[in-house]
Amino acid sequence: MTKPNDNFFERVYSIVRQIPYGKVTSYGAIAKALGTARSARMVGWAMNVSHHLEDVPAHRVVNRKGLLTGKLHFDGTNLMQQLLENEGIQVRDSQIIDFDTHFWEPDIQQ
DNA sequence: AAGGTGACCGGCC
DNA sequence: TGGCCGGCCACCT
Repeated sequence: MTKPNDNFFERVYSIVRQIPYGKVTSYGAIAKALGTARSARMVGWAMNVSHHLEDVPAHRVVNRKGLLTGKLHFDGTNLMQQLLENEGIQVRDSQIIDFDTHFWEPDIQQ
């Protein structure tokens, strides 16, 4: 039932839940915090599975360019952007302005 | 069991 | 960060 790899998903959720309000991070940063920087793609996959979880603010997770690559996976086309703007993050054309300013580095202690 | 896929990243021009 | 290519790793059929 519980396979070792299943923990991987929970690890991702745990990190994403730690993202403060009004802050964003990248898939690679989360993957690095997990110790698997090369599995950044898996982080995105985990997000897709955790999409049904309310505790996981997937809208605060973008790629390293600050581009809302996963906005297409949300209910609305611009829902992800709306959520970010609601937190005080300026977004233009699916792109976060001052990405480095709002960037938050995950706590590498899991 | 093998192949394909993906909400990525890093390097190079 | 503008664009393209290769690599990487877990999940799915």
